[in-house]
Amino acid sequence: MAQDDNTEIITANLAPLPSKVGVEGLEEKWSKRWAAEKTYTFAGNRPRGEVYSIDTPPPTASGHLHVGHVFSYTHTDIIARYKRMRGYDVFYPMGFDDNGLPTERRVQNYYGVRVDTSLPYDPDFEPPFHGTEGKKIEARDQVPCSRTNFIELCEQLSAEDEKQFRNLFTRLGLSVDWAHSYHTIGERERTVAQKAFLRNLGRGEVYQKQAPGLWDVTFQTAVAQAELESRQYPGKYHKLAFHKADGSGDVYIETTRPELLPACVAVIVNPEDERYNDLIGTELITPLFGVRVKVYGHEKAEMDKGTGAVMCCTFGDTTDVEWWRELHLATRPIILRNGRITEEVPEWITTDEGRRVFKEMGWKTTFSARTIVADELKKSGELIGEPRPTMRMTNFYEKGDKPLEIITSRQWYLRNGGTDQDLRQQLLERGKQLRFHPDFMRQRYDNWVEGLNTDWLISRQRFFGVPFPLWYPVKANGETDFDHPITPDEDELPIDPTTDTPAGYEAGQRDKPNGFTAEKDVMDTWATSSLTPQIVTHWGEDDGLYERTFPMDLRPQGQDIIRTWLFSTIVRSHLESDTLPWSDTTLSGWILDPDHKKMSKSKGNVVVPNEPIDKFGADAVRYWAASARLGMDATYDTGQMKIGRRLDIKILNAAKFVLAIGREDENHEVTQGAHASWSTHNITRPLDRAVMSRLADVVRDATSALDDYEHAKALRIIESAFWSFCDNYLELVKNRAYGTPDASDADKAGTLSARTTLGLTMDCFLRLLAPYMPYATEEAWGWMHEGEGSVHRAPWPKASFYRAAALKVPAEILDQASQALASLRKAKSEAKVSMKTPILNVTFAGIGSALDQMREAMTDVLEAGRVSGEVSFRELTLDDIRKKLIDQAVSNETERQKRIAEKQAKKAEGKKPLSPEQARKKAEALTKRRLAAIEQARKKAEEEAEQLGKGEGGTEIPILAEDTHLDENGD
RNA sequence: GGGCGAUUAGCUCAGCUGGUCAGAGCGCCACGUUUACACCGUGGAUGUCGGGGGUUCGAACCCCUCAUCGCCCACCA
Repeated sequence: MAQDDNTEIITANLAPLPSKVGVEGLEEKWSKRWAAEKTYTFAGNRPRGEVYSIDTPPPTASGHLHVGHVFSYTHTDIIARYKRMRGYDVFYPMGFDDNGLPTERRVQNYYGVRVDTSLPYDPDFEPPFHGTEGKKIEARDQVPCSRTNFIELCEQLSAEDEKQFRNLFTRLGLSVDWAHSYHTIGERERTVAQKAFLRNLGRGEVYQKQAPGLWDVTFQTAVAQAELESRQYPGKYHKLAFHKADGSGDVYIETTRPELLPACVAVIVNPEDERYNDLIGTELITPLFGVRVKVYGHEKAEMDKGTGAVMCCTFGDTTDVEWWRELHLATRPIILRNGRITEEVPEWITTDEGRRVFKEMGWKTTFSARTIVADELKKSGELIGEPRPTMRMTNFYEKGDKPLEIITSRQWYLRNGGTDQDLRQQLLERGKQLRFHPDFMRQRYDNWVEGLNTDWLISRQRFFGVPFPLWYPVKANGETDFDHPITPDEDELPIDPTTDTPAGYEAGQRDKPNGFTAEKDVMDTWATSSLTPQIVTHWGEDDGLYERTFPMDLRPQGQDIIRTWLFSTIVRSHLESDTLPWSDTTLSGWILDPDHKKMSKSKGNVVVPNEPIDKFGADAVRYWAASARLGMDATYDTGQMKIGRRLDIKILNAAKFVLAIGREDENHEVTQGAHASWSTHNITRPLDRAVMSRLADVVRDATSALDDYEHAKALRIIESAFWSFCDNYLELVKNRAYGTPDASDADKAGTLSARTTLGLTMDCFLRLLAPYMPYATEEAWGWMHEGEGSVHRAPWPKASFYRAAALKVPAEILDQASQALASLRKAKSEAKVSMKTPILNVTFAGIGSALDQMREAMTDVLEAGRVSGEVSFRELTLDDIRKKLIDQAVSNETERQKRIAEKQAKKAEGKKPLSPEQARKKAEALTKRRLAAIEQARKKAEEEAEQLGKGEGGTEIPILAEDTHLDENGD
């Protein structure tokens, strides 16, 4: 099976063939075999240059299986298999993401537990339930446990979830090396995340800051810019009267959030706005609450929005934060972390009426408070008109369902160029170095980096996740000293500061004056996920893996997480290693349902991937996935899967046929076991050499496409060549390949040439198709190369091998012979007779060069077409061709114009009729245009004929079978 | 509002740097059981290449413009 540069022989070890082929059972049979034989195991003993390493996207362990998984993972697997056959030691691990909110909730509900960071680790902890899935356990019924215990439960549960994914991926035929799996909450992974953080801290790349930031009131955590999602949200414009402090009248402002009125700290107008600019510097009194606020000028106040005057509250939106910061305004927060209004009346509200209204609002949600304020304003007459409904875009946490609030808190940030131009430029430069497939996805990266306006907020006020490896000293007065965090040594990692004690302290000093206290926050899940290259390649371990695999070669991922996963991974790698984490990234598109809606869980139109695999087989589903280019949305199309299944069956049948020839006894029973030795020296017939020539082209083109990550293009090239091989070449050489017992030496050589070509070609197609259809190709490969190992470890074909075997015979001989055969078939099809019907005589008409090429394969053509009688040739002259081309062009164009006219006439029906004069003019114009079009077609045809006369493009005039006389009784 | 993709046969999609670029498969119609394959074969019909301008000897392809669909970013008074 070897195919080295110098080889001219491919040997085969033939196995018994089944009497009937089938695709059923192949997945079970081969996935087991591959696992047992470690077909996809990463050897790990070769230098970096001979390794191809893939940073696999970890699916969410608690998530649901989705055909989208099948789709994008197949794309990656095709590349992995291709690279493996190209001789690389492929490092293709699998990861599972069991970090983050979805898992946190799942573990809570499954085991009936919740994290309490004040509890110590309990090695004997038993959760109250095992598997209460479906039932929601109320928070008060959840048993508290330490974070470490919670993580242990999570690891147990994830192991269950992972099984489902592993089953699916195994069935699908992903050539993953399961020995290199990871999960993001695991011990090694926590270690990497904490170590990378400590390194960042040491280099000043992370910092903490007390500042207003976006806050989700449902999950009660800060969220990062990358996790925002703007959505339409209904609101109402309320027009409020602010009173001039000098009593000279009112100023109106509009707001959708009247409940923030008590938090108002200023009114802003545009300095250019002549309606208001004389107010700048004066004071206004807020309605209801009677608080004096100053009027400021700022260009961010838009004159055409609302009334042009806007109230600034701490904080209603990010513009408020900007004004607050730039204009040094007072801070009057009234919204709590849970989204409710503060219970106590703030000291800046001093009027009795204001204090009364605020008491009404206290401890209410913003939504209820809004109604209360609006009602009070109406009563006081300070609400002008009725509130007007509006839809506006509002920021949400992508997993949340309430608008984000802005809350001031202490958070950790990682520098990502959001506040630092130098770093931003470096990261943009990294983007330029990365090869995006498809390339246009690069723009999403650039857009995102250019649009960053804050550093990456990496702390989350959740309980589950990778803890920050930090403690803080507690001062003698009981205050926490956030400015001097205590860090562990790297070799102590992973730690949980809520249960572990820092060096130099006793456990009993926790939360005591002169003692220490834990950083209770956890890191953003992306803070771990951004380190998947470091995690899988064993960064910082001395087993040699890192040196062989990092920087990695490929990051496949979804286009929706360019701003998160792709970008954050580049940030970490840039900071830690001053390199890109990988050289290439492939972005897959979405799956659309048959109605062209994006498939998503929320829409309920998701297809469970096991169904199509059951129905059509893994190869067929892979075929559907492989047909879609990277970055392009694909329609869920079972029709395409049917075609995949058809290809599978064709592979098996064609292989069986090729391998059976010459091994059959008189009863057509295949003799058992045999060796074959296919030497290119035995390929002596021009037609067979032409096949080699074509094969060389196919290998060259498919290889080049795959090198460019264009798996769909390569598949088309391979597939169409394979079908053409089956439909044409196989039919052409059948007779010669069978041979006859009393054949002459020349005929025997012809038979050998055909069998050799069939064997080599089939061998080649199995290799070419192996990355796409791993099961059928492996099955057929087993018949051909029994005991010689997997096709998936076989070398990828080399164009030069087939090129050499072609001995410069042009592939066109195959085309012309195929055309001649097709012309005979056409004659029979038009006569509505069986293909077996003999042809008594025939004249082949065509241009000279084509006829000459066809003659090289004449005996094969005549045998395949069952021509038993006289054969003649008519060489088409240039004039013939010109006439033919022109006639055809004119007739085509005339027909076309006729059809168009008919269609337009149909369209015009029902519309109001034109006046006779209009109709005449229109008809004249149209006729003129049509005649011109026909004339143009004629000209074009003439030009083409001229070109033909010069000997250019001579293959395009088909060979025609004329004057065919069929022997109607002859079969 | 800014950006990116898409728009080609009834359907799913190819068409590379403008010149055999009007294509494939499915579906449809007709015919055919041929010693690999009825989960089959052979043949056939089907398009103003989203609309409108422009550049060019020549445009599905380049430019302008409009439209529709999808996605990303900005827009929170």
